[in-house]
Amino acid sequence: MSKIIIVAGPTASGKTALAVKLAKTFNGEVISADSMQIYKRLDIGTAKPTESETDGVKHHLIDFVEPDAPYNAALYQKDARKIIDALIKADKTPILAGGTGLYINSVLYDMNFANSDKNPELRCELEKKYDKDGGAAMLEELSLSNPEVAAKLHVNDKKRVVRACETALIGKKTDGDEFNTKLYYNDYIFVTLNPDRARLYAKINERTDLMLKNGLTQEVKELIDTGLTFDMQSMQSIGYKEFEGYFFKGQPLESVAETIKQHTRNYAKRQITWFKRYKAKQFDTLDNNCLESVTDFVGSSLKA
RNA sequence: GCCUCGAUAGCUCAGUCGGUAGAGCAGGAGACUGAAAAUCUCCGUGUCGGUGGUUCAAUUCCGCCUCGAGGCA
Repeated sequence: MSKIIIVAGPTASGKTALAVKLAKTFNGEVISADSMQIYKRLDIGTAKPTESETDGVKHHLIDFVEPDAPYNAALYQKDARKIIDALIKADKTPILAGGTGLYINSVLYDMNFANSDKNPELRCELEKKYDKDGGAAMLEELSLSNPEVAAKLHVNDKKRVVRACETALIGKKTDGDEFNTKLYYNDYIFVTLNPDRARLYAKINERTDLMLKNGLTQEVKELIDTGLTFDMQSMQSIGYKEFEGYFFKGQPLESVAETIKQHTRNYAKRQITWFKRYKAKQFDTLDNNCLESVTDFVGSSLKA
């Protein structure tokens, strides 16, 4: 039975090149774990791998959702596991690579989304209730039926408070126990990328300038022209949402660029924080010999 | 040359009717169960421009100096 290779790293840390190298070395295919590269037509700003970058290695779960369609972790879990299981059956190495921590987590661990479908109407109602009554009141109510969940949430975390109440009202799911403890796949090799912070930030700045040079502004304009709006999930991604001021309020492009860089740096840091939880072997991808050392590490782990 | 206003955290600025100071952003740490590129939590000592004076005590009041912005010549 094949092992799964997991590569988790912040944006701009060189995941694509590493995943391609691993796929070529160990007869694998890449399953992307990226919540924004799933969308069609968001190419430049999401740093979607190009044909020359993938270099013939099959990449799954990229470029397959319409930008005005919703997608989420539950769907991703199902989609990704289907592909992983098929690859294992075909005796290929699944390489799960990406920067969306929740997506990786939902595949690797036995996260159970089944018992509480989402309910947009109810959620909308609960959001109004949050604005009216406040988070403290809602948490108090929640703690009557689900004290462990309520205790873990912060009053200001509107999204989570609302979702927890939604879950409590429709499902019988109890959160907490299985999260990050019970594995769904037991045979895996986990690699996390944690580059030198200053160098990562410099690379993010450079890459943003390059995206703009490669026509990011035009890409966003085309998305707007075909009817996409900035309240959509896809358009809320970094590299896109920042253009709202540029197209509708005359904000200068340089200031848009600065904001994108800023948001990307903040995001990279949050990703790194998430990945620390796995206590996996860390590599600095911006180091010269990184590709070789990761490949060696994976190679010897595969034999073990 | 004269006048006015500034000079306080990496940046933008509050404030101290005299008892050595605090916001936002940046930065750091953390959380994360169907939006996750989302959402949220915690972390602030800095010659308060320099120097002299008044005072028990000055970043705060006064003088001079330096630098910056504006005005008048």
